[in-house]
Amino acid sequence: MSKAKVLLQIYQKMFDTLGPQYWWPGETPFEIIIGAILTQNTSWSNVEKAIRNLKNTGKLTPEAIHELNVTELSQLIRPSGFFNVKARRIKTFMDWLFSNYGGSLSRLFAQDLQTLRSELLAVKGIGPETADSILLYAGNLPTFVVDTYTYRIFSRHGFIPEESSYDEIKSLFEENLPKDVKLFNEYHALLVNTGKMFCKPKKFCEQCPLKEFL
DNA sequence: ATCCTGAGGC
DNA sequence: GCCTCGGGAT
Repeated sequence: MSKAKVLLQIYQKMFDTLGPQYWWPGETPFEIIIGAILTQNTSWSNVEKAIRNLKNTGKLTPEAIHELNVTELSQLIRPSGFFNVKARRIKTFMDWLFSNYGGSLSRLFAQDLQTLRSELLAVKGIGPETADSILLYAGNLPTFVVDTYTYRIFSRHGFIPEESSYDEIKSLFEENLPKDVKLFNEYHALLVNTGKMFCKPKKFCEQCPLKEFL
């Protein structure tokens, strides 16, 4: 069977079992960008507290965060963990956004996808997963997000080698699926939820919607 | 005690 | 390739 067909079957099975995921859980593109950095190796419930702090103090705008110093910002995002590094990463991103795009997200996302992706990866603190999350969920651009769950689910099922790189896994999806923003959005969200509930470090294959693909 | 929608530095 | 960053939930 073709890779394209298997990928769509896996998608369909997860969707039928788990339903639409309504991602990203953020109200604005800017909130999604901040969330993408805050959630690095961190559970979303803790990110929500940090975002709540920013909202409550009126700091969840490009201008407001640009004016905060790193120490003030780190205290607001404290509940998300790694708050010192993340405060620096957010500030570095904001400095870059203002010097290259005048602080405008619409100008940012008007940029060509591949150009913008390599620009984002050059910003210190923005790695491949964060870059792709920003592009897909804040920018509505057709790039596939790969994460720990994607790797774990597909390597456990023997669909990809253990030593697969981020870009190799990303290519598997992008070369075998239509470049559809809505599909990429839902597919990654479903993989995350499947990973959280079933494909954990400790396996729960019996209840997993993808057990028939083992 | 383990894990959480990673990335940079060495 | 290994270490660090880290509070919060379970």
